[in-house]
Amino acid sequence: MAVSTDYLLTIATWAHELTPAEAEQAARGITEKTVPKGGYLCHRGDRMDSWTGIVSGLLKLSAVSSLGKPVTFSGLAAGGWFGEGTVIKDELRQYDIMALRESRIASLNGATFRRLFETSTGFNRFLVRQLNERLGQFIGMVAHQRMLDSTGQVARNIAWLLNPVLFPAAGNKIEISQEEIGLLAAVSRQATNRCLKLLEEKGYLKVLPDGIRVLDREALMHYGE
DNA sequence: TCATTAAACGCGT
DNA sequence: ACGCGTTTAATGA
Repeated sequence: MAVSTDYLLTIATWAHELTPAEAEQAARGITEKTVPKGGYLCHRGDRMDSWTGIVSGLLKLSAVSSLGKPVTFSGLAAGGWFGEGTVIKDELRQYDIMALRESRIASLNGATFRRLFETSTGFNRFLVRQLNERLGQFIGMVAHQRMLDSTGQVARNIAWLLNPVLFPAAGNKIEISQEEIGLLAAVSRQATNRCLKLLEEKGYLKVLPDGIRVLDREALMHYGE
């Protein structure tokens, strides 16, 4: 169940960095499926020999702590590709991945991924850029975690989901419950609601019935600095 | 005592 | 059925 090269180009920014022959090869290694809201793509400890792309929708990455408390680590938005670590190192999946709403998911099989990884400079350019972007984001997260109040945490986590390098198809509306924002930002549901109202008053975002619309991503990104 | 939280409840979509 | 606001009871600063 492969996919046409033209279609691949619409769902994967990295495909634009490949030669036509490489892109064709990649398209042959792609499969797609729909995951319902609340459905799991994989659980911690699964072996999953493929690289995953989000065509549409929203995922969260979480695990269960040693004492049984579920911990959310990160959100993943449309246009994002992830999981290269487990494919390259042939590891087991480190986290649970759940769909926060119905999501369309593409998979590039491991053999094709490794072939591109070994031979395509364009593909490697993309991977390095993506890793670099993520690293920068995570460093920023650690640096600011010590300084920001809960509103800053909420603002940053929302801005992260709209990172144009990591999630180029995300748009500016996020269909996510306030409870899930709270889990992402490690802030209680009540506090999340207060923070969202505050950010709305400042005009950085709009709270919608089914999520939020971001009006000023830069302001959210740098809130509290 | 005051603030914050999780859990329970109820309302509106 | 779900998300959100509110209430309540517990926790801790």
